[in-house]
Amino acid sequence: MLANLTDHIQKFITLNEADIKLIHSEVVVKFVKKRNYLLEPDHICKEIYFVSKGCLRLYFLNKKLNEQITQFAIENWWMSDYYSLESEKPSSYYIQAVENSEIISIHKNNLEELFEKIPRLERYFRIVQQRAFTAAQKRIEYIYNFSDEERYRNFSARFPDFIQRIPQYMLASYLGFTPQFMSKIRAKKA
Amino acid sequence: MLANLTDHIQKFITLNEADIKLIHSEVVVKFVKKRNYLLEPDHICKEIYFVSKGCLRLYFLNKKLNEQITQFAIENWWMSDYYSLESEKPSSYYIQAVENSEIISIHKNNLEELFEKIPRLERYFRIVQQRAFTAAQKRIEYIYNFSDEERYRNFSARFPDFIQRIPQYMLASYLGFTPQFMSKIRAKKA
DNA sequence: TGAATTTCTTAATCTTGATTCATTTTTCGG
DNA sequence: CCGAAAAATGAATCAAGATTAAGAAATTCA
Repeated sequence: MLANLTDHIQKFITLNEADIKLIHSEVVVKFVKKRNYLLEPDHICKEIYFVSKGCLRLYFLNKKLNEQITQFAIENWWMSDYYSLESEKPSSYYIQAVENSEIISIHKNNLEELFEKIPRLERYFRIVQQRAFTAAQKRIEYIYNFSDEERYRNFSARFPDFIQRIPQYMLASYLGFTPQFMSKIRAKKA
Repeated sequence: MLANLTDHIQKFITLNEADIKLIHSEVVVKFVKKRNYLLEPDHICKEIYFVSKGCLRLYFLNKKLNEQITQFAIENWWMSDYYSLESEKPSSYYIQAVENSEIISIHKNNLEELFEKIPRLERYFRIVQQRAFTAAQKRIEYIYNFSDEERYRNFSARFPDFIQRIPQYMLASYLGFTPQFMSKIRAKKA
């Protein structure tokens, strides 16, 4: 649903009918099946993705060839490899659907066109990026200030609904420890 | 020097003479002595800070009442507690000068005024935030993908000049380990 | 310059979470 | 609904880095 996107934008800036039409004309809706990819390593990332429904994860293969998840995106979150997008260098990430998802995709060029025609959109994305940055900082803080076990319990308490949606090993990866350790913690709790 | 700020902005957007005048009229230069604070916990953060010269650090006191540094800012970097700034809730951070510094400060209200008068500034800050977010993500990646020792060696190799500028215990704090462990690593190297 | 404070180092012990490997449980496509 | 693949669990051993407690070196500034 394209309205999900423009509704979200309108939480931050006002859009008139023409703006909305324009935005809808510059984006593409993609239905992505679980386990399918929107981005793979060695490709240049050309689009940014808005999750209208479903869930995406961003990960890379670490030295031991394990998947290391660095972000999830659920409804109303954006996901992209902004570094690859800006620099036009090949990405080293995977962006994969964790669930069957409805994704609103904006091509780099279309986004620039939108910025030209609706300069207020810069404000929307400025705020979105600012919040993303704040969230990332907060996460670094958690990593340094809490043990793995504390972070797991914290996360479970704060996002009980989200942990229902993803396999445990993905949460372990996101939180930076092994599935085995996670089992240990969970066993303890009971 | 106010020009440091407008020069930096002009790396991303073009400004005319009037814009530059206007920006200069809405900002304040602060000379902050080493160890002095721009922000302390329980205060609401009202300003964003651009480092024209010197170095700032952002930190909080963790459970064990140790200082946990989450960011540094050197020349041409911005620093603020964006969460407190946006929400108008009390901060839990310190922003402190690591060296005698020349800081260009913009009050929240003046920034909004600037956004109204120079909408293109939204673009500048959108890009700045996007890069800050990307850097934060990269940092999370490093934390999860490298051991403390590897991160230290990495950092030393990439920013040899910066580590000259700060006490070692601050780097240890930023990298998330103890000064003792850092000594151990350094001794090994020799 | 010299006393006080800050910063850095060393070493012994302890803890958290990784690794390895095997087994069990769950999920999912045909 | 069944078999294969994916996901979760369990236990034993191991390693990275924390903690504690001194003491040494370097800064600072009166």
